[in-house]
Amino acid sequence: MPRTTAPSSPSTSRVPDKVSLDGLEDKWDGVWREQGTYAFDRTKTREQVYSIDTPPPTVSGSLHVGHVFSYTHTDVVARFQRMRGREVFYPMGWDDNGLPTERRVQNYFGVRCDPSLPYQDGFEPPHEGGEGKSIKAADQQPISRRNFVELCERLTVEDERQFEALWRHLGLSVDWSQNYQTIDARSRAVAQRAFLRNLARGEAYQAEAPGLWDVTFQTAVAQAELEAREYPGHFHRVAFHNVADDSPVYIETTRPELIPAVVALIAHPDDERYQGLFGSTVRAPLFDIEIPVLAHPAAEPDKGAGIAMCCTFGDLTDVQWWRELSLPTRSILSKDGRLIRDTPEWLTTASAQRFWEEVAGKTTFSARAAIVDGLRETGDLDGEPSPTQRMANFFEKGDKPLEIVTSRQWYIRNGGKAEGAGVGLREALIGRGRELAFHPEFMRVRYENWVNGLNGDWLISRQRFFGVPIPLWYPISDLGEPDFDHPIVPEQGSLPIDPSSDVPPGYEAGQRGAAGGFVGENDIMDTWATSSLTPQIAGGWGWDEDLYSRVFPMDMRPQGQDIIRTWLFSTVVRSHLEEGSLPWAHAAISGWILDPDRKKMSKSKGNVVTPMGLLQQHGSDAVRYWAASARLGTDAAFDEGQMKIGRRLAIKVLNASKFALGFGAVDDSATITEPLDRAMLAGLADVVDAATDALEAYDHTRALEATETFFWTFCDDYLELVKDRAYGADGVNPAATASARLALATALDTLLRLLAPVLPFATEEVWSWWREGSVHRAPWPGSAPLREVAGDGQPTMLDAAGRALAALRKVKSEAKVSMRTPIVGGELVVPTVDRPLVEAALADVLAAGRAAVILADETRDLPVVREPELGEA
RNA sequence: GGGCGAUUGGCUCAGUGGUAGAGCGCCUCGUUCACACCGAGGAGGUCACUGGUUCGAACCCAGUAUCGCCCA
Repeated sequence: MPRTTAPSSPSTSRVPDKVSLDGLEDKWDGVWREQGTYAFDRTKTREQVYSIDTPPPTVSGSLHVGHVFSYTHTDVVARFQRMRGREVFYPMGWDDNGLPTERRVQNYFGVRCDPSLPYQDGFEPPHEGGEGKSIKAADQQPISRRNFVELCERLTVEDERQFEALWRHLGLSVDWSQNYQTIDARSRAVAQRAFLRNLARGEAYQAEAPGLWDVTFQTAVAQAELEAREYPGHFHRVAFHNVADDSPVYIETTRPELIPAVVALIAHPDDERYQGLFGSTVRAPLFDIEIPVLAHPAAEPDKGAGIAMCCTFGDLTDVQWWRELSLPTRSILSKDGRLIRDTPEWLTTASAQRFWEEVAGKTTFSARAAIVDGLRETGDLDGEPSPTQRMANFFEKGDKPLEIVTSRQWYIRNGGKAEGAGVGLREALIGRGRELAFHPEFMRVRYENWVNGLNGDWLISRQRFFGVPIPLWYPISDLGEPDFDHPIVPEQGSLPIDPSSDVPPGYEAGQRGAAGGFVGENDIMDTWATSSLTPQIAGGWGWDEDLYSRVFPMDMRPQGQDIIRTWLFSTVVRSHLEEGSLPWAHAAISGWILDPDRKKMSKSKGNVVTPMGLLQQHGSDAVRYWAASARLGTDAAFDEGQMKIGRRLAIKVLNASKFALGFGAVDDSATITEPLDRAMLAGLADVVDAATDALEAYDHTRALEATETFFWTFCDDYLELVKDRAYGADGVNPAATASARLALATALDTLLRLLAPVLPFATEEVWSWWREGSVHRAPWPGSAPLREVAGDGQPTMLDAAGRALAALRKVKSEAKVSMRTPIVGGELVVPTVDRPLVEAALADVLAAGRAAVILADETRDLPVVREPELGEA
């Protein structure tokens, strides 16, 4: 119900005697809910809609002040766009797909997911509420994936309720009927459908390849989930022997247990020490493997001996050498992190095979000890191992270094490999990044750096149990071998499916696992494979095409800078592959919240200050003000002082409004005639333009600053200057009184709308005193109507009058008397350039300063009062 | 090691070529007439450092240092 009528006849009857911020959150949340203030009107067309791809918070985690911070930024944009006349699509999702939720369900209910089990109707878990303590795997009851997902949904209902309560209290203008969970049936269907379409177009493929493997979680890990960390180890100086003359070649390695998998020694092509060795053959100690000495620029001359032992597969450099130098595959690590049990075929001498027996099946740790002992005995260990710190790759949630093992995995092309459907993809994705408007702009380079640094496609299969299953089966040959090259795909209408319990088209349940039958794919998809589709999930892709056509591509993705390489990039990939477009036009990147001591806000500290506690202590408008004071992309200090300032502003809005509305009704025939009133409105018109431009450019801090500065001038100077006139004090021309009242009403109406996105509660409260409908559905103010009534008003006049008033106040402040003390004589000397401005507002200045002084001017910077005579208060 | 960002009064931050700004805090004073969750006035900074460009640099360029984040 937008109103465009000119402000008139403020009815003062609804202005309360006492104003307060307390209780406004509950009061207005209730009204907004009841009136559907933020309900999305799905009859609007794409051009009329502003759609937001809200980040789904992890429900099993707890919200901290960082969430409040960044979600407020989004809400400010949503409220601004809504007032600009766009129909805002502002959904909320909950992320309950992934390890944190899986672990929580396990501990809470004492269960674990085992997809091989059948679904049990009416299953009741062994217990409920094992919060905080973890339950041993042996004590967890195994249940089917479907039962597990049901328990997950049961557990997260309560989390979602609490999150929603917090978001409502904060005043997020979300349409709560638009929500989703990343593990719910629709999300699973969207993720599976998108995967199958990638498969059909050749963008999803499987490959047997060496990949990073977490031995604890027993799963493959994608590049985006890696974390390089320092890991303590020892350098071992080990002698290899030249087969020609038995002369030793020393290498240094932190992983002697991989000697049985050695395929080459590699040095930098420019390294003078090894020029003579390139092309020769050396023999590995203990295992008698004969290998070449090769040159490759990835070898680091200043590291260790400068010559490296290349094993398939010790680390990612080994994989690079294996590929680029076409080295043989010698894989000795199994998926549980132990050396394989069978004797590798390349160990041909009897002594090598005998020694292998000593290490077969051992963990890398004990195999290392055995091999080091062996090397010591043969004299091939030069000196003792020296401690060092090496950089190792870790799964971000794991605590053991990743190993590299070979396995069959599913990939989606993301520009990491230029082959097949991936040719030209990297360039296309960089192009998409350039189309996307990053706020702030410098965040774009993080995207480009990431895309340019990709060294493989996106690994999406995970060898875990809880998640969205890869929706495929494989035929089993008559000999009982699964045929991975010819996957069986489900029918589109049957999604979501679970291949571990559902039966593929054309088969019977009894054929599962049988020769000539089928077998379900065991793996699930990476969580990013689902969350990369949040625009599709929220928008109804595949099940509500009408909605989808009205909201996609979306307008804005708000998110953190740490997940540009994951969430942002993967969403761009999926949208590019599926729609040939960007998923959204704008990416709004929020910064971190830092402790007052400039450290990243830690979880423990974040938990001490709970978001709800903050909101209750300071008020939601105050906390929002703090958040809105920080620019996008900029880390901000957790600063309760800033919240106090926000609270002060919100209270001032209430009080100043009550005051301005209390002078009496605006006469219908009133016009704005007084120069000072026109000046104020002209200044306000400039503020409207500045705030609008800033918000259009996703710069909410600049908009807030301009509005706030004007608002305080409005309160401290303008209100003081015109209050006698607005009251209709003795001797004041009624037209001048009407002018003041109309100007006050006009300014208040405008200021409330300018402040509404940041202070939704206080502004709505004031709006309800004298206007109809919600300020949040009122149109954003324009400067044109203000300029029309401001006529020839000059914004500088209010400043000049304010400075003159300050000079009068200073006389009293320095004399240490009350501001109500009259100045009965003296001379107000203003800068010559200001004189016409002050003169035009002189009656107001003298009334506000309770001064009877003569006006004079001279060349100076600031006004001053000469020879003031103070009267009796 | 590479990339990005930051460095301005005690604190939190504005300020992209023309005489250093705001709020908080501090100091002094005032105030039952919108607001003590208040008001007025005041003190306080060689803009991290070193060079350069320019008539003129917090701002542009080069380098250094420190801090943060991301990637190696």
